[in-house]
Amino acid sequence: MPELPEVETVRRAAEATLVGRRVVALAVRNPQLRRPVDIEALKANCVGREIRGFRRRGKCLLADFGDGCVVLLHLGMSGRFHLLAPETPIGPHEHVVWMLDDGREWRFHDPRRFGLVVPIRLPPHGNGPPELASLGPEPLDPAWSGATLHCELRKTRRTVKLALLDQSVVAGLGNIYVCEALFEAGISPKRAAYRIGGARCDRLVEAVRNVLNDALEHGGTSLRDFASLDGSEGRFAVRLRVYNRESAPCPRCGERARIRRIVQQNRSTYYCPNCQT
DNA sequence: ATATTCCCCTGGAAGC
DNA sequence: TGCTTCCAGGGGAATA
Repeated sequence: MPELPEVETVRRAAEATLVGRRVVALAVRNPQLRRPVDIEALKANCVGREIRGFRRRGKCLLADFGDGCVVLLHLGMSGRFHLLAPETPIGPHEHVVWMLDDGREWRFHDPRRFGLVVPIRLPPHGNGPPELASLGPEPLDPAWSGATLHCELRKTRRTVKLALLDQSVVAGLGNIYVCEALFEAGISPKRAAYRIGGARCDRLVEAVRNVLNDALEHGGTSLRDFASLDGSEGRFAVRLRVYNRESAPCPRCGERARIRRIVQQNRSTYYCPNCQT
């Protein structure tokens, strides 16, 4: 489900509603996520502590509990957070429950259980969590440029679609926004990454930023599972130009070509064979 | 190093 | 109304 715009949407909602709350208790109903949840370490990082803030790195959300206590949260494909009134009956996929000092409960809900809840202790003067060490640049950071991307892409013989999905090349893109950005930049998803020149990398960086910013303004994309803390859905799905639009007329060249779906690395890619070269 | 395939898991939609 | 098959915003491992 969640790529950078969805995770950032959740981060903003969490920041606005959870900062300052204290965790009075924590329950793990099912620790079997992508990696098993270390329940004792998670309690040590959360219980009795105050939520100080939320940061985002790529698709990872980082909840800060002070004193170097951090919880890394990843939504996988189907993860959501619920912020619920006291006594709300527990749902079948609400695997982790933080009970807050105002009586409300903050719950991690993830039917497919591809998500992550990882307690982390940061050393006082150390770097960030090691889980984040392999992540590439943030696409919305001004430091990320066409030159940076060009430098990465020329190193690999993979297709540009696969390279952009690689979180060490750039952090936060997933299947939807890679397809959308390649469409906006007019680049074929089948093109070998190393064959894309500097000028087209400039265009690609701009396209990625445009698509991400546009999606952010609309609260992300909800196709199936995604919703923010209060259950509200993203409004970007209707603005998708190629993703999930197989056989539709191309939004740029109209009837000259229809959107095509192909499979790369077992995942769908949508593109216009006429506009994207 | 890279491409390919498969795996983790559940649920919804589509096809018969 | 079933039942089966396919598909899904992620990530990683095993194989060739």
